[in-house]
Amino acid sequence: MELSEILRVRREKLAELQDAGNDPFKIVKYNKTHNTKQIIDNFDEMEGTTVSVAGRLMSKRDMGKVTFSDLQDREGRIQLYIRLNEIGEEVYTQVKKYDIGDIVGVKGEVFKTRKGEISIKVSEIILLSKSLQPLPEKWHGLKDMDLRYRQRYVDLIVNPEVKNTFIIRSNIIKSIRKFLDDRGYIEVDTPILNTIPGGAAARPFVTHHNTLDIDMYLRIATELHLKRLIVGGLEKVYEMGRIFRNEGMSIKHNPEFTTIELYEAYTDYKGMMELTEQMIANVAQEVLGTTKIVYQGEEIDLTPPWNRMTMIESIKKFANVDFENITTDEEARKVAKELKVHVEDKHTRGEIINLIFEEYVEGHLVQPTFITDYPVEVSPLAKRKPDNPALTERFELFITRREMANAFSELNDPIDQKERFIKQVEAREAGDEEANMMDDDFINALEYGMPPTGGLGIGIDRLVMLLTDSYSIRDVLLFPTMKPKD
RNA sequence: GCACCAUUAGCUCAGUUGGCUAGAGCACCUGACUCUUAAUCAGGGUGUCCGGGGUUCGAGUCCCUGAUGGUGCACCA
Repeated sequence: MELSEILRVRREKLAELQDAGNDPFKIVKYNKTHNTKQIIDNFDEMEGTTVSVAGRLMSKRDMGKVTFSDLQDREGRIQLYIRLNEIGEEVYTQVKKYDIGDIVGVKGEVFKTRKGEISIKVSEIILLSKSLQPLPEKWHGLKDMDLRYRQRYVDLIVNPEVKNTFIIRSNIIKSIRKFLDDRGYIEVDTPILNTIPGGAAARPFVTHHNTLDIDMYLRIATELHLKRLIVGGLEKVYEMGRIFRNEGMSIKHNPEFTTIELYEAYTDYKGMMELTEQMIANVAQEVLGTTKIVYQGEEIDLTPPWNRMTMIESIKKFANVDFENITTDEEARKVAKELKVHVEDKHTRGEIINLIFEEYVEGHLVQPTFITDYPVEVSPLAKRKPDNPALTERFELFITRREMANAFSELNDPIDQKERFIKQVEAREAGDEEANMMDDDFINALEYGMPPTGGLGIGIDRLVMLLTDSYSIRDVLLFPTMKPKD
Protein backbone atom coordinates (compact mmCIF):
# COMPACT_ATOMS: atom_id res chain seq x y z
CA MET A 1 0.00 0.00 0.00
CA GLU A 2 1.21 3.44 -0.88
CA LEU A 3 1.86 5.83 1.98
CA SER A 4 0.95 9.45 1.86
CA GLU A 5 3.89 11.83 1.70
CA ILE A 6 3.52 12.83 5.32
CA LEU A 7 4.00 9.21 6.46
CA ARG A 8 6.66 8.37 3.89
CA VAL A 9 8.91 11.26 4.94
CA ARG A 10 8.97 10.15 8.57
CA ARG A 11 9.85 6.58 7.63
CA GLU A 12 12.68 7.89 5.48
CA LYS A 13 14.00 9.94 8.39
CA LEU A 14 13.95 6.84 10.56
CA ALA A 15 15.74 4.77 7.92
CA GLU A 16 18.39 7.48 7.64
CA LEU A 17 18.99 7.40 11.39
CA GLN A 18 19.20 3.61 11.35
CA ASP A 19 21.63 3.63 8.43
CA ALA A 20 23.86 6.05 10.32
CA GLY A 21 23.85 3.75 13.35
CA ASN A 22 21.52 6.00 15.38
CA ASP A 23 18.44 3.78 15.63
CA PRO A 24 16.29 5.46 18.34
CA PHE A 25 14.46 2.18 18.97
CA LYS A 26 17.66 0.62 20.29
CA ILE A 27 17.77 3.03 23.23
CA VAL A 28 16.64 1.28 26.41
CA LYS A 29 16.57 3.98 29.09
CA TYR A 30 17.05 7.62 29.90
CA ASN A 31 17.90 9.08 33.30
CA LYS A 32 15.71 12.07 34.01
CA THR A 33 16.20 14.20 37.09
CA HIS A 34 12.93 16.17 37.04
CA ASN A 35 9.55 16.44 35.45
CA THR A 36 8.33 19.64 33.82
CA LYS A 37 6.02 20.63 36.67
CA GLN A 38 8.77 20.42 39.30
CA ILE A 39 10.82 22.88 37.27
CA ILE A 40 7.96 25.30 36.62
CA ASP A 41 6.71 25.20 40.24
CA ASN A 42 10.16 25.65 41.80
CA PHE A 43 11.74 27.99 39.29
CA ASP A 44 13.20 30.37 41.87
CA GLU A 45 15.33 27.64 43.43
CA MET A 46 16.00 25.89 40.15
CA GLU A 47 17.10 28.81 38.01
CA GLY A 48 20.64 28.21 36.75
CA THR A 49 20.72 24.52 37.72
CA THR A 50 21.18 21.72 35.20
CA VAL A 51 18.33 19.26 34.79
CA SER A 52 17.39 16.43 32.50
CA VAL A 53 13.81 15.81 31.40
CA ALA A 54 12.18 13.56 28.85
CA GLY A 55 8.99 13.70 26.90
CA ARG A 56 7.25 14.33 23.61
CA LEU A 57 7.92 17.32 21.33
CA MET A 58 4.60 19.09 20.87
CA SER A 59 5.62 22.09 18.78
CA LYS A 60 8.62 23.51 16.99
CA ARG A 61 9.59 27.07 16.16
CA ASP A 62 12.65 26.94 13.95
CA MET A 63 14.46 30.26 13.59
CA GLY A 64 17.50 29.20 11.66
CA LYS A 65 20.31 28.74 14.14
CA VAL A 66 17.96 28.64 17.14
CA THR A 67 14.94 26.43 17.64
CA PHE A 68 12.25 26.68 20.28
CA SER A 69 10.25 23.57 21.05
CA ASP A 70 7.73 22.50 23.70
CA LEU A 71 8.38 19.25 25.52
CA GLN A 72 5.40 17.53 27.14
CA ASP A 73 5.54 14.96 29.92
CA ARG A 74 2.78 13.62 32.17
CA GLU A 75 2.87 16.66 34.43
CA GLY A 76 2.91 19.42 31.83
CA ARG A 77 5.06 21.22 29.31
CA ILE A 78 8.27 23.18 29.27
CA GLN A 79 9.91 25.15 26.48
CA LEU A 80 13.25 24.01 25.09
CA TYR A 81 15.73 26.60 23.82
CA ILE A 82 18.02 24.83 21.39
CA ARG A 83 20.93 26.89 20.10
CA LEU A 84 23.44 25.84 17.42
CA ASN A 85 26.40 27.30 19.39
CA GLU A 86 25.30 25.37 22.46
CA ILE A 87 25.03 21.85 20.98
CA GLY A 88 27.25 21.96 17.87
CA GLU A 89 26.52 21.66 14.19
CA GLU A 90 26.23 17.87 14.04
CA VAL A 91 23.54 17.58 16.73
CA TYR A 92 21.76 20.69 15.50
CA THR A 93 21.40 19.19 12.03
CA GLN A 94 19.71 16.19 13.66
CA VAL A 95 17.41 18.43 15.71
CA LYS A 96 16.26 20.12 12.51
CA LYS A 97 14.94 16.75 11.38
CA TYR A 98 13.03 16.03 14.61
CA ASP A 99 9.28 15.91 14.14
CA ILE A 100 6.44 16.98 16.38
CA GLY A 101 5.53 13.83 18.26
CA ASP A 102 9.09 12.55 18.64
CA ILE A 103 10.19 11.53 22.13
CA VAL A 104 13.41 13.11 23.32
CA GLY A 105 15.60 13.37 26.39
CA VAL A 106 17.28 16.69 27.07
CA LYS A 107 19.82 18.07 29.51
CA GLY A 108 20.33 21.74 30.11
CA GLU A 109 20.17 24.79 32.31
CA VAL A 110 16.93 26.18 33.69
CA PHE A 111 16.38 29.82 32.75
CA LYS A 112 13.78 32.38 31.76
CA THR A 113 13.61 33.87 28.28
CA ARG A 114 13.45 37.62 27.68
CA LYS A 115 9.71 37.26 27.24
CA GLY A 116 9.57 35.58 30.64
CA GLU A 117 8.92 31.94 29.77
CA ILE A 118 10.59 29.32 31.94
CA SER A 119 12.73 27.22 29.60
CA ILE A 120 15.65 24.82 29.39
CA LYS A 121 18.80 25.93 27.54
CA VAL A 122 19.60 22.60 25.94
CA SER A 123 23.19 21.36 26.12
CA GLU A 124 22.46 17.72 25.20
CA ILE A 125 19.52 16.26 23.32
CA ILE A 126 18.84 12.72 22.23
CA LEU A 127 16.05 11.13 20.23
CA LEU A 128 14.52 8.37 22.39
CA SER A 129 11.75 7.30 20.02
CA LYS A 130 10.62 8.28 16.54
CA SER A 131 6.99 9.13 15.90
CA LEU A 132 5.90 7.86 12.49
CA GLN A 133 2.37 9.26 12.69
CA PRO A 134 1.58 12.98 12.60
CA LEU A 135 -0.33 14.31 15.60
CA PRO A 136 -3.68 16.09 15.22
CA GLU A 137 -3.76 19.79 14.74
CA LYS A 138 -2.27 21.86 17.54
CA TRP A 139 -5.09 24.10 18.64
CA HIS A 140 -8.24 22.21 17.76
CA GLY A 141 -6.86 18.91 19.08
CA LEU A 142 -8.66 15.69 18.22
CA LYS A 143 -12.43 16.16 18.10
CA ASP A 144 -13.74 13.15 16.19
CA MET A 145 -15.44 11.06 18.93
CA ASP A 146 -14.91 7.83 17.03
CA LEU A 147 -11.16 8.40 16.78
CA ARG A 148 -10.91 9.68 20.35
CA TYR A 149 -12.44 6.49 21.76
CA ARG A 150 -10.73 4.05 19.41
CA GLN A 151 -7.32 5.73 19.65
CA ARG A 152 -7.39 6.98 23.22
CA TYR A 153 -3.59 7.20 23.18
CA VAL A 154 -3.82 10.06 20.66
CA ASP A 155 -6.64 11.69 22.62
CA LEU A 156 -4.48 11.59 25.76
CA ILE A 157 -1.50 13.16 23.97
CA VAL A 158 -3.37 16.14 22.55
CA ASN A 159 -6.33 16.78 24.88
CA PRO A 160 -5.07 17.69 28.36
CA GLU A 161 -8.52 17.61 29.99
CA VAL A 162 -8.80 13.94 29.07
CA LYS A 163 -5.61 13.12 30.92
CA ASN A 164 -6.92 15.11 33.86
CA THR A 165 -10.18 13.13 33.98
CA PHE A 166 -8.31 9.86 34.28
CA ILE A 167 -5.94 11.21 36.91
CA ILE A 168 -8.99 12.26 38.94
CA ARG A 169 -10.51 8.83 38.37
CA SER A 170 -7.38 7.25 39.83
CA ASN A 171 -7.50 9.62 42.81
CA ILE A 172 -11.17 8.86 43.46
CA ILE A 173 -10.46 5.15 43.56
CA LYS A 174 -7.48 5.63 45.86
CA SER A 175 -9.55 7.82 48.16
CA ILE A 176 -12.34 5.24 48.40
CA ARG A 177 -9.87 2.48 49.22
CA LYS A 178 -8.23 4.60 51.91
CA PHE A 179 -11.61 5.50 53.41
CA LEU A 180 -12.62 1.86 53.75
CA ASP A 181 -9.21 0.53 54.74
CA ASP A 182 -9.11 3.11 57.55
CA ARG A 183 -12.42 1.71 58.80
CA GLY A 184 -11.14 -1.82 59.04
CA TYR A 185 -12.48 -3.19 55.77
CA ILE A 186 -10.51 -5.79 53.86
CA GLU A 187 -10.38 -5.82 50.09
CA VAL A 188 -11.12 -9.16 48.44
CA ASP A 189 -11.28 -10.67 44.97
CA THR A 190 -14.12 -12.96 44.00
CA PRO A 191 -14.59 -14.90 40.75
CA ILE A 192 -15.45 -13.15 37.52
CA LEU A 193 -16.19 -16.50 35.84
CA ASN A 194 -19.35 -17.83 37.42
CA THR A 195 -21.46 -20.90 36.87
CA ILE A 196 -24.47 -19.04 38.25
CA PRO A 197 -24.62 -15.29 37.65
CA GLY A 198 -26.34 -13.67 40.60
CA GLY A 199 -26.80 -10.61 42.74
CA ALA A 200 -28.56 -8.46 40.17
CA ALA A 201 -31.25 -8.50 37.53
CA ALA A 202 -29.34 -8.43 34.26
CA ARG A 203 -28.51 -10.53 31.23
CA PRO A 204 -25.03 -12.04 31.51
CA PHE A 205 -22.33 -12.65 28.93
CA VAL A 206 -21.87 -16.35 28.31
CA THR A 207 -18.52 -17.98 27.66
CA HIS A 208 -17.21 -21.54 27.62
CA HIS A 209 -14.62 -23.40 29.62
CA ASN A 210 -13.02 -25.99 27.36
CA THR A 211 -11.52 -28.40 29.88
CA LEU A 212 -14.61 -28.58 32.06
CA ASP A 213 -16.79 -28.35 28.94
CA ILE A 214 -19.29 -26.07 30.66
CA ASP A 215 -20.73 -22.67 29.88
CA MET A 216 -19.74 -19.98 32.33
CA TYR A 217 -21.07 -16.48 32.88
CA LEU A 218 -19.17 -13.27 33.44
CA ARG A 219 -20.32 -11.83 36.75
CA ILE A 220 -23.17 -9.31 36.79
CA ALA A 221 -22.52 -8.38 40.43
CA THR A 222 -20.23 -9.33 43.29
CA GLU A 223 -22.97 -9.52 45.90
CA LEU A 224 -23.51 -13.22 46.54
CA HIS A 225 -19.83 -14.05 46.90
CA LEU A 226 -19.20 -11.15 49.25
CA LYS A 227 -22.09 -12.21 51.49
CA ARG A 228 -20.62 -15.71 51.63
CA LEU A 229 -17.53 -14.03 53.08
CA ILE A 230 -19.68 -12.35 55.74
CA VAL A 231 -21.00 -15.83 56.60
CA GLY A 232 -17.33 -16.87 56.77
CA GLY A 233 -16.70 -14.23 59.42
CA LEU A 234 -14.70 -11.61 57.53
CA GLU A 235 -17.15 -9.01 58.93
CA LYS A 236 -16.16 -6.04 56.74
CA VAL A 237 -15.30 -6.68 53.11
CA TYR A 238 -15.30 -4.79 49.85
CA GLU A 239 -14.50 -5.49 46.24
CA MET A 240 -13.94 -2.90 43.56
CA GLY A 241 -13.97 -4.38 40.13
CA ARG A 242 -15.37 -4.85 36.70
CA ILE A 243 -18.77 -6.39 36.14
CA PHE A 244 -20.41 -7.24 32.84
CA ARG A 245 -24.00 -6.88 31.69
CA ASN A 246 -25.13 -7.89 28.23
CA GLU A 247 -27.48 -4.99 27.70
CA GLY A 248 -27.92 -1.80 25.75
CA MET A 249 -25.34 0.95 25.61
CA SER A 250 -26.04 4.58 26.31
CA ILE A 251 -24.61 7.73 27.71
CA LYS A 252 -24.65 6.04 31.14
CA HIS A 253 -24.31 2.34 30.27
CA ASN A 254 -21.27 0.41 29.06
CA PRO A 255 -21.30 -3.42 28.82
CA GLU A 256 -18.38 -3.60 31.24
CA PHE A 257 -18.24 -1.17 34.11
CA THR A 258 -16.82 -0.81 37.58
CA THR A 259 -18.66 -1.12 40.86
CA ILE A 260 -17.70 -1.24 44.46
CA GLU A 261 -19.73 -3.44 46.74
CA LEU A 262 -19.13 -3.52 50.45
CA TYR A 263 -20.68 -5.50 53.31
CA GLU A 264 -20.46 -4.88 57.02
CA ALA A 265 -21.73 -7.25 59.67
CA TYR A 266 -23.88 -5.99 62.56
CA THR A 267 -25.11 -2.86 60.82
CA ASP A 268 -28.08 -2.13 58.58
CA TYR A 269 -29.15 0.05 55.65
CA LYS A 270 -29.16 3.12 57.89
CA GLY A 271 -25.52 2.48 58.72
CA MET A 272 -24.88 2.16 55.00
CA MET A 273 -26.65 5.47 54.39
CA GLU A 274 -24.32 7.28 56.78
CA LEU A 275 -21.29 5.54 55.33
CA THR A 276 -22.37 6.45 51.79
CA GLU A 277 -22.74 10.16 52.44
CA GLN A 278 -19.57 10.29 54.54
CA MET A 279 -17.58 8.42 51.92
CA ILE A 280 -18.71 10.36 48.86
CA ALA A 281 -18.39 13.73 50.62
CA ASN A 282 -14.94 12.70 51.85
CA VAL A 283 -13.85 11.65 48.36
CA ALA A 284 -15.05 14.93 46.86
CA GLN A 285 -13.25 16.90 49.58
CA GLU A 286 -10.01 14.95 49.13
CA VAL A 287 -9.98 14.86 45.35
CA LEU A 288 -11.61 18.18 44.43
CA GLY A 289 -11.13 20.13 47.66
CA THR A 290 -14.86 20.85 48.03
CA THR A 291 -18.23 19.18 48.52
CA LYS A 292 -20.02 21.73 46.35
CA ILE A 293 -19.64 20.76 42.74
CA VAL A 294 -21.12 21.62 39.37
CA TYR A 295 -22.40 18.90 37.05
CA GLN A 296 -23.35 19.95 33.52
CA GLY A 297 -24.22 23.43 34.72
CA GLU A 298 -26.18 22.38 37.83
CA GLU A 299 -24.83 23.03 41.32
CA ILE A 300 -24.78 19.90 43.45
CA ASP A 301 -24.18 20.07 47.19
CA LEU A 302 -22.64 16.86 48.50
CA THR A 303 -22.32 18.15 52.06
CA PRO A 304 -23.97 15.67 54.48
CA PRO A 305 -26.58 14.97 55.63
CA TRP A 306 -28.51 14.27 52.43
CA ASN A 307 -32.25 14.19 51.80
CA ARG A 308 -34.10 11.06 52.83
CA MET A 309 -37.55 10.07 51.55
CA THR A 310 -39.42 6.81 51.41
CA MET A 311 -40.48 5.68 47.97
CA ILE A 312 -44.14 6.06 48.89
CA GLU A 313 -43.54 9.59 50.25
CA SER A 314 -41.71 10.53 47.06
CA ILE A 315 -44.63 9.33 44.93
CA LYS A 316 -47.03 11.30 47.10
CA LYS A 317 -44.89 14.38 46.57
CA PHE A 318 -44.28 14.14 42.83
CA ALA A 319 -47.25 12.11 41.51
CA ASN A 320 -49.77 13.19 44.11
CA VAL A 321 -50.88 9.62 44.87
CA ASP A 322 -50.84 8.11 48.36
CA PHE A 323 -50.06 4.41 48.24
CA GLU A 324 -50.70 4.16 51.99
CA ASN A 325 -54.37 4.03 50.96
CA ILE A 326 -53.91 1.70 48.01
CA THR A 327 -53.62 -1.84 49.24
CA THR A 328 -54.57 -4.21 46.41
CA ASP A 329 -52.93 -5.01 43.07
CA GLU A 330 -56.16 -4.11 41.31
CA GLU A 331 -56.36 -0.63 42.83
CA ALA A 332 -52.69 -0.09 42.04
CA ARG A 333 -53.23 -0.98 38.38
CA LYS A 334 -56.14 1.47 38.22
CA VAL A 335 -53.99 4.27 39.62
CA ALA A 336 -51.20 3.44 37.17
CA LYS A 337 -53.65 3.69 34.31
CA GLU A 338 -54.81 7.11 35.55
CA LEU A 339 -51.15 8.22 35.68
CA LYS A 340 -50.61 6.84 32.17
CA VAL A 341 -47.93 4.44 33.42
CA HIS A 342 -47.95 1.28 31.34
CA VAL A 343 -48.52 -1.82 33.51
CA GLU A 344 -49.46 -5.40 32.71
CA ASP A 345 -51.95 -7.67 34.46
CA LYS A 346 -49.14 -9.68 36.04
CA HIS A 347 -47.75 -6.63 37.83
CA THR A 348 -48.29 -6.44 41.58
CA ARG A 349 -48.74 -3.40 43.79
CA GLY A 350 -45.05 -3.30 44.68
CA GLU A 351 -43.89 -3.51 41.08
CA ILE A 352 -46.35 -0.78 40.12
CA ILE A 353 -45.07 1.47 42.91
CA ASN A 354 -41.60 1.04 41.48
CA LEU A 355 -42.75 1.78 37.91
CA ILE A 356 -44.56 4.94 39.00
CA PHE A 357 -41.48 5.99 40.95
CA GLU A 358 -39.29 5.63 37.88
CA GLU A 359 -41.72 7.57 35.72
CA TYR A 360 -42.67 10.39 38.10
CA VAL A 361 -39.93 10.79 40.70
CA GLU A 362 -36.46 9.98 39.37
CA GLY A 363 -36.40 13.00 37.08
CA HIS A 364 -36.74 15.33 40.08
CA LEU A 365 -33.88 13.93 42.16
CA VAL A 366 -31.07 16.34 41.35
CA GLN A 367 -29.55 16.92 44.80
CA PRO A 368 -28.32 13.82 46.66
CA THR A 369 -31.40 11.94 47.87
CA PHE A 370 -31.82 8.58 49.54
CA ILE A 371 -35.03 6.87 48.49
CA THR A 372 -35.89 4.20 51.07
CA ASP A 373 -38.31 1.34 51.70
CA TYR A 374 -38.47 -0.41 48.32
CA PRO A 375 -41.22 -2.96 47.66
CA VAL A 376 -40.14 -6.53 48.36
CA GLU A 377 -41.04 -7.68 44.82
CA VAL A 378 -38.24 -5.61 43.31
CA SER A 379 -35.75 -6.36 46.08
CA PRO A 380 -35.12 -10.11 46.09
CA LEU A 381 -32.02 -9.91 48.30
CA ALA A 382 -33.11 -7.31 50.87
CA LYS A 383 -34.49 -7.83 54.36
CA ARG A 384 -38.14 -6.98 54.95
CA LYS A 385 -39.07 -4.13 57.24
CA PRO A 386 -40.00 -5.71 60.58
CA ASP A 387 -43.23 -3.66 60.80
CA ASN A 388 -44.21 -3.98 57.13
CA PRO A 389 -43.26 -7.17 55.28
CA ALA A 390 -44.33 -5.69 51.89
CA LEU A 391 -41.40 -3.29 52.05
CA THR A 392 -37.68 -3.76 52.49
CA GLU A 393 -34.92 -2.01 54.43
CA ARG A 394 -33.36 -0.68 51.28
CA PHE A 395 -32.30 2.60 49.75
CA GLU A 396 -31.09 3.84 46.43
CA LEU A 397 -29.11 7.04 46.18
CA PHE A 398 -29.98 9.47 43.39
CA ILE A 399 -27.84 12.42 42.32
CA THR A 400 -28.43 14.38 39.09
CA ARG A 401 -31.46 12.14 38.40
CA ARG A 402 -29.20 9.10 38.24
CA GLU A 403 -28.99 6.04 40.41
CA MET A 404 -25.59 6.19 42.09
CA ALA A 405 -25.85 3.58 44.84
CA ASN A 406 -28.05 0.76 46.07
CA ALA A 407 -28.00 -0.66 49.56
CA PHE A 408 -29.96 -2.74 52.00
CA SER A 409 -30.10 -4.59 55.23
CA GLU A 410 -29.15 -7.93 53.76
CA LEU A 411 -31.71 -10.71 53.80
CA ASN A 412 -30.21 -13.41 56.03
CA ASP A 413 -33.27 -15.68 56.42
CA PRO A 414 -32.44 -18.70 54.22
CA ILE A 415 -36.04 -19.85 54.01
CA ASP A 416 -37.34 -16.46 52.88
CA GLN A 417 -34.36 -16.14 50.50
CA LYS A 418 -35.16 -19.50 48.94
CA GLU A 419 -38.78 -18.52 48.40
CA ARG A 420 -37.71 -15.30 46.71
CA PHE A 421 -35.32 -17.18 44.45
CA ILE A 422 -38.18 -19.50 43.49
CA LYS A 423 -40.27 -16.46 42.53
CA GLN A 424 -37.35 -15.21 40.42
CA VAL A 425 -37.00 -18.59 38.75
CA GLU A 426 -40.71 -18.54 37.92
CA ALA A 427 -40.30 -15.09 36.37
CA ARG A 428 -37.32 -16.39 34.39
CA GLU A 429 -39.34 -19.35 33.14
CA ALA A 430 -42.08 -16.91 32.15
CA GLY A 431 -39.57 -15.19 29.87
CA ASP A 432 -37.83 -12.64 32.09
CA GLU A 433 -34.20 -13.08 31.03
CA GLU A 434 -33.02 -10.72 33.73
CA ALA A 435 -34.54 -12.57 36.68
CA ASN A 436 -32.17 -14.21 39.16
CA MET A 437 -31.24 -17.88 38.93
CA MET A 438 -31.49 -20.26 41.87
CA ASP A 439 -28.23 -20.33 43.81
CA ASP A 440 -28.45 -23.34 46.14
CA ASP A 441 -24.96 -22.85 47.52
CA PHE A 442 -25.81 -19.30 48.55
CA ILE A 443 -28.87 -20.62 50.40
CA ASN A 444 -26.61 -23.23 52.00
CA ALA A 445 -24.28 -20.45 53.17
CA LEU A 446 -27.19 -18.54 54.72
CA GLU A 447 -28.29 -21.73 56.49
CA TYR A 448 -25.02 -21.66 58.41
CA GLY A 449 -26.07 -18.23 59.68
CA MET A 450 -25.23 -14.77 58.39
CA PRO A 451 -25.16 -11.99 60.98
CA PRO A 452 -27.41 -8.99 60.42
CA THR A 453 -25.49 -7.12 57.73
CA GLY A 454 -25.59 -3.89 55.79
CA GLY A 455 -24.50 -3.93 52.16
CA LEU A 456 -23.85 -1.21 49.61
CA GLY A 457 -23.04 -1.00 45.92
CA ILE A 458 -21.85 2.11 44.12
CA GLY A 459 -21.37 2.65 40.40
CA ILE A 460 -17.81 3.92 40.21
CA ASP A 461 -18.08 5.16 36.64
CA ARG A 462 -21.15 7.25 37.44
CA LEU A 463 -19.44 8.66 40.51
CA VAL A 464 -16.42 9.59 38.39
CA MET A 465 -18.75 11.19 35.83
CA LEU A 466 -20.30 13.28 38.60
CA LEU A 467 -16.98 14.40 40.05
CA THR A 468 -15.32 15.12 36.69
CA ASP A 469 -18.38 16.78 35.14
CA SER A 470 -18.34 14.23 32.31
CA TYR A 471 -21.37 14.03 30.04
CA SER A 472 -20.95 10.44 28.90
CA ILE A 473 -19.75 7.26 30.62
CA ARG A 474 -17.41 6.86 27.67
CA ASP A 475 -15.55 9.94 28.80
CA VAL A 476 -14.57 8.22 32.05
CA LEU A 477 -13.62 4.88 30.47
CA LEU A 478 -10.18 4.80 28.87
CA PHE A 479 -11.24 2.23 26.30
CA PRO A 480 -15.03 2.19 26.01
CA THR A 481 -16.65 -0.72 24.20
CA MET A 482 -16.64 -0.05 20.45
CA LYS A 483 -17.97 -1.99 17.52
CA PRO A 484 -15.20 -3.10 15.17
CA LYS A 485 -15.00 -0.99 12.04
CA ASP A 486 -15.34 -3.88 9.60
C1' G B 1 -34.22 -2.26 18.40
C1' C B 2 -36.40 2.69 16.32
C1' A B 3 -35.62 7.86 14.73
C1' C B 4 -32.62 12.01 13.45
C1' C B 5 -27.74 13.83 12.27
C1' A B 6 -22.63 13.14 10.72
C1' U B 7 -18.58 10.83 7.65
C1' U B 8 -14.39 15.51 2.25
C1' A B 9 -6.13 15.84 2.93
C1' G B 10 -2.57 13.28 8.83
C1' C B 11 -5.98 16.88 12.00
C1' U B 12 -9.94 20.93 12.24
C1' C B 13 -13.32 22.30 8.67
C1' A B 14 -15.58 24.99 3.88
C1' G B 15 -17.72 23.18 -0.64
C1' U B 16 -23.69 27.56 -3.48
C1' U B 17 -29.19 25.27 -7.76
C1' G B 18 -25.96 18.73 -9.88
C1' G B 19 -21.27 21.81 -13.87
C1' C B 20 -15.04 22.90 -15.72
C1' U B 21 -8.57 20.48 -12.89
C1' A B 22 -12.29 19.49 -5.04
C1' G B 23 -10.59 24.15 -1.30
C1' A B 24 -8.71 26.77 3.51
C1' G B 25 -5.93 26.74 8.21
C1' C B 26 -2.66 23.66 10.93
C1' A B 27 0.73 19.71 9.87
C1' C B 28 4.31 18.28 6.00
C1' C B 29 8.33 19.39 2.00
C1' U B 30 12.16 23.30 -0.11
C1' G B 31 14.61 27.89 1.20
C1' A B 32 15.68 32.50 4.64
C1' C B 33 16.17 33.90 9.80
C1' U B 34 20.65 33.06 16.93
C1' C B 35 14.82 35.06 22.34
C1' U B 36 10.33 32.54 19.44
C1' U B 37 5.64 31.12 21.53
C1' A B 38 -0.94 30.20 16.89
C1' A B 39 6.96 32.70 15.34
C1' U B 40 7.48 35.21 10.65
C1' C B 41 8.59 35.48 5.21
C1' A B 42 8.85 33.07 -0.04
C1' G B 43 7.45 28.70 -2.75
C1' G B 44 5.03 23.54 -3.02
C1' G B 45 -1.50 20.14 -2.49
C1' U B 46 0.18 15.46 -0.45
C1' G B 47 -7.28 13.21 -1.64
C1' U B 48 -10.65 5.62 -1.92
C1' C B 49 -15.05 13.13 -1.01
C1' C B 50 -16.98 6.27 4.42
C1' G B 51 -18.15 1.46 1.11
C1' G B 52 -21.50 -0.56 -2.81
C1' G B 53 -25.33 0.22 -6.40
C1' G B 54 -28.46 3.75 -9.25
C1' U B 55 -30.37 8.40 -11.81
C1' U B 56 -27.85 11.87 -15.20
C1' C B 57 -24.40 14.34 -20.86
C1' G B 58 -22.18 15.21 -15.92
C1' A B 59 -22.61 13.26 -8.72
C1' G B 60 -18.68 15.38 -2.93
C1' U B 61 -23.81 17.28 -3.92
C1' C B 62 -29.83 13.63 -5.83
C1' C B 63 -32.01 8.31 -4.88
C1' C B 64 -31.36 3.20 -2.81
C1' U B 65 -28.39 0.15 0.27
C1' G B 66 -24.55 -1.08 3.76
C1' A B 67 -20.70 0.44 7.62
C1' U B 68 -19.10 3.29 11.76
C1' G B 69 -19.94 7.24 15.14
C1' G B 70 -22.97 10.98 17.83
C1' U B 71 -27.70 12.29 20.02
C1' G B 72 -32.71 11.12 21.56
C1' C B 73 -36.20 7.22 22.58
C1' A B 74 -36.66 2.05 23.93
C1' C B 75 -33.98 -1.55 26.95
C1' C B 76 -31.30 -1.36 31.62
C1' A B 77 -34.27 -2.61 39.79
